[in-house]
Amino acid sequence: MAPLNLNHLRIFYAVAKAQSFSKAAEELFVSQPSLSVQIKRFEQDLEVKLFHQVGRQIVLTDIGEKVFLYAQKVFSVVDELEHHLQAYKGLNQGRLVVGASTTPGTYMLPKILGQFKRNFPAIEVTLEIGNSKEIEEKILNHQLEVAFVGEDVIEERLHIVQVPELMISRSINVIYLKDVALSVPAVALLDKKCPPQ
Amino acid sequence: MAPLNLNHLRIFYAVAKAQSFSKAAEELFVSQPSLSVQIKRFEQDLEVKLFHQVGRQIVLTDIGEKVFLYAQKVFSVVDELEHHLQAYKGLNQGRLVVGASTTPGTYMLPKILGQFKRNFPAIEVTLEIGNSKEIEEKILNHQLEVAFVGEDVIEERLHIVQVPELMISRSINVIYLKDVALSVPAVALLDKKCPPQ
DNA sequence: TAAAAATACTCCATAGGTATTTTAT
DNA sequence: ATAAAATACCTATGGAGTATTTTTA
Repeated sequence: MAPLNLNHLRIFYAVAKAQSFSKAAEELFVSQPSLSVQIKRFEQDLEVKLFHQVGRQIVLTDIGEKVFLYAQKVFSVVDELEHHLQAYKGLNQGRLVVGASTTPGTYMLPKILGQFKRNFPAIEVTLEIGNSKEIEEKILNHQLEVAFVGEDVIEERLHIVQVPELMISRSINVIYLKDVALSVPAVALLDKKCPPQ
Repeated sequence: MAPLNLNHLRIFYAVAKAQSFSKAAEELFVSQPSLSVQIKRFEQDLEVKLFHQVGRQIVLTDIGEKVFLYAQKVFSVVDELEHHLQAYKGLNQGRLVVGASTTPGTYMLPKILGQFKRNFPAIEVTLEIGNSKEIEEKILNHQLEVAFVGEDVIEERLHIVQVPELMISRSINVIYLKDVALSVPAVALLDKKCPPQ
């Protein structure tokens, strides 16, 4: 028995649901002979008869019914996977400008952003380095969205998130404005770096 | 995004598990370049990067991990389907000789055996017709395994099963020996015709 | 006789192979 | 220098198309 061919299963499913090769052919935008041939090949691959012809009618065999039920299960998992991929690709676009003070900018960000770029290769990432005061100012002025700073930050208008697993010597903080919604790329970055506090 | 290709998913899964193209190639009995090309095509089809190279090491991306987990789910359903098909094909071989007295042999068996042959096309079916007494004798002498008779049967050594949904005028009984295990084809026939009593 | 499916053929895309080059330890 | 992956190129098969025949209601 040949390993299951997902295209055959899709074709089989369409034909079984339409109870007709011609109708299924229209729905799948392929020719009727193509379906005839593919179903025949599918039956040969599985070494099993899936349909019987009652005159002009097409009826599933018992085992055909079983395959039909399993097809639904397979498609539900496959659809879930495809939706997941689509959602991921929705994330993987746009640009991200990250600020950092010297220490994290030198020792942490290259690694973090390297990993980020591998996971989201289509997001355009840039890193802006300055001293902690400058960076904090730029965040408050909406010139930067997120930043990694070494100094302790005491500023009401900022979210301050510790990044424990990446600490080198002192504590490193990720900061971003409280009253502004984060961009999708920024969320993707923080999602990885900042476990839900 | 191209629709999911199950072969690509299988190849991807093997490479991810082996963490190596060459090793996966050996396991799948294909060449290493073939896997390289197929994985690349898979990534193009999904519009997503699944692996990144850390030097000579192959590591799954985040989305690659997700696809890997879904692949397991998909394969578990597909395997179940394939096992089901194998089990069915185990049934669909051998020969079946059915006895019948005149009335059921004329009016019921052609329909029943027709359906049976469609569901189990590889089982060689033959029908032997005689009067009820002869048929019963042949069952008791192990010359027939199962039979459909119209008369009421009173015989200790026989299982007697009514077939309600197919009654025409009088009650029809399916009979077979109590002390002999039924052949696989006979079980397949009775399974369909005789709801568990 | 008018539909639906099967068959025959042709064509192209894809999967696979071998040989070779590139890359990284 | 060596082992692994990528690339280049070739071949064969499978899937799709059109044209046509067969089947059955």
